Amino acid sequence: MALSERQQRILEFIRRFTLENEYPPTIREIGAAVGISSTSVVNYNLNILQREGYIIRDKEVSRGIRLKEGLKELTSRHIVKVPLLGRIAAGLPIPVPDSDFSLTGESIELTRDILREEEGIYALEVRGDSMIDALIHDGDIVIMKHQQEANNGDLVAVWLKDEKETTLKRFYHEGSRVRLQPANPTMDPIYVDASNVEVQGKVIVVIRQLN
Amino acid sequence: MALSERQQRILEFIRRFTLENEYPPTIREIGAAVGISSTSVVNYNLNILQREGYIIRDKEVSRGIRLKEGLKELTSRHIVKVPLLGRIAAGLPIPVPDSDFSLTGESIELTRDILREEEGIYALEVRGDSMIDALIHDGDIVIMKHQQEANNGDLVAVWLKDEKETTLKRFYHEGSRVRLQPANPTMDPIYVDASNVEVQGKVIVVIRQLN
DNA sequence: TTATACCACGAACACCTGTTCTATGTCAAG
DNA sequence: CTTGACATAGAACAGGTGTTCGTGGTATAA
Repeated sequence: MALSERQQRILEFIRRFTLENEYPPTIREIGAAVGISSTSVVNYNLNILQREGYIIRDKEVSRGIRLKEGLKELTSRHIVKVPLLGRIAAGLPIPVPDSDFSLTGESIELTRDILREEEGIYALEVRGDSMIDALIHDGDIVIMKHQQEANNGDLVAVWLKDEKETTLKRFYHEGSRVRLQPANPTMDPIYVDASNVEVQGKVIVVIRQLN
Repeated sequence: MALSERQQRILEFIRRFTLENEYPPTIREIGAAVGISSTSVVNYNLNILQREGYIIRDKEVSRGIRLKEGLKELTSRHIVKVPLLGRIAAGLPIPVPDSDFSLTGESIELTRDILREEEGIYALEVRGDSMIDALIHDGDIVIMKHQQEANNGDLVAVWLKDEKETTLKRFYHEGSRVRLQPANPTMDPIYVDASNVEVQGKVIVVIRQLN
């Protein structure tokens, strides 16, 4: 159920006051800021905000209001959690992400400097040397975006059905064939029939830790 | 001037309470937690903590205590800012970091999942294809740790004086010579006189964004 | 027209909260 | 032994704070 304008202003004031002061406002401070002269009206609206799931109130405690989203989310909302689904290796199809990309299992956190997308994102750890032609090393982490269509030039994970092999290469449509171009420009492309290719995801970030 | 044990316990309680509750404690809550029965004593110690620069008190306000370090630092202390000093390319020595690795210029933020070290860390952007034998592509970001000595197996940026060239390779001492081994195991190493080699830093993370 | 739900408001209240005052103890320096 | 600084403690106080009560207005549905 939609919030009234007054309730929205109350919520925004709580959010802003809390960030600025590092403690939440009192009933009276909220009233003063939003133009409500009665503590009873503020109390009534706060109870609605709590019922609707926007805030949590601690009873009979001064400044006993916290935002449901939490202060942590406010101050570090530029972190993205990426589910780490498993591994990518030459001889296996890659793990299929759940439709909701839930974070129930292992995950890795990245900042927005590294990763701006959030939809359909998952991470895989590289096993083996077979991705070297993509300049990707055993042990690297690849951040994938789930998609089954590829645009020319995308670096994609493809499953080659006949060969029973996963490979990471740049993808180009060429008539009824697909050209799979190693990222290493000194290496030759391979050409396969389009029907032999199953695109499983696009690589959008590679991370290598050397320790 | 050192804090008394009681003052340290008060400070730690404020920090923990604030993280857990998203609002600071009252004078009486502090007293109860630390075993001080008198609000006057708590008040006295809080005034000392403020004088010594650990907290900030807002006068005559309930829960008017905030930590000097700030809640933001507490909740997102798992982010590291890395100065982005410039570029690494074959024909140039890499930018020399200031001794204090100050963050006055451009920087990139990483989570602790990616980078755990903080001392002597800086980032460089790769220019050109010359690092491909290190499986590092034009446009990649390399995170360096400043050091001028290398251990066997480290992936280091070295400046080859005679050749006037920067290269990234795994470093091995071999008598009076140095073996520089490409990370790509299909490529041959090079051998240079130790006097020709100037280690400039060790690569600890590589990040590739494909957009 | 009536009933109900929602919203607003002032007033009062009980309790919370921070500050101040007074008294006392401990310790180190002179 | 005295003095001053530091620390502790209980009590009292003024003002802050959240909750409750009673009242009234508006809109909608029956």
